Amino acid sequence: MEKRPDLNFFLQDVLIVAPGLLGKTLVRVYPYGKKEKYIITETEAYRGEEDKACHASKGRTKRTEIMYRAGSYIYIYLIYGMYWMLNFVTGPEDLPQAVLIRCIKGFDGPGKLTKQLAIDKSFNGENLITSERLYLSDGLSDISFKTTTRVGIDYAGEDWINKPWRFILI
DNA sequence: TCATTGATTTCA
DNA sequence: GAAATCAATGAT
Repeated sequence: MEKRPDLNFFLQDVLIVAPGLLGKTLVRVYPYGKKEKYIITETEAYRGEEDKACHASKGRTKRTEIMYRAGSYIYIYLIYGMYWMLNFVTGPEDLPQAVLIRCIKGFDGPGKLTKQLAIDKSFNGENLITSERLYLSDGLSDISFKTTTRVGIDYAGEDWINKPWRFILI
């Protein structure tokens, strides 16, 4: 029996959850019952209103409201009018944090993985603890990873561009 | 290096 | 209302 991480895992700080997701299994259950599993290989952390690269840095809006909720929610948004991004909300309520799932094993890139998993806006607001079609389970027990800077946030300013908040499974 | 693409946000 | 913005990808 697969074991999902419990709520307390997602209530931790995003800088703990983001690397903690590496090597875990992302489970996608399709409407016709087919189940596919993927190992998470790369994540990025977005942390609080102070983080200029975080969507919530401009305050609470209709779009970012979900990041202010407590952990374990799924946050989906569209970028460049073409690609859905998959994020997991972390941390306590009223502290906007989220982990961007950048890569899964076999699909190298956040736009590609959501296309492969047929993830779209309808997943926004679902909960990883209770969802029947997209959730996490235990994966690799012994992993190592490296950190580097985040991608595609040139607008955020040097202090934030240089944060080593991108985590890559080795 | 450039075109694509549309939801969200900002400015009026 | 209209205009600018954008956590990416694939073709050139």
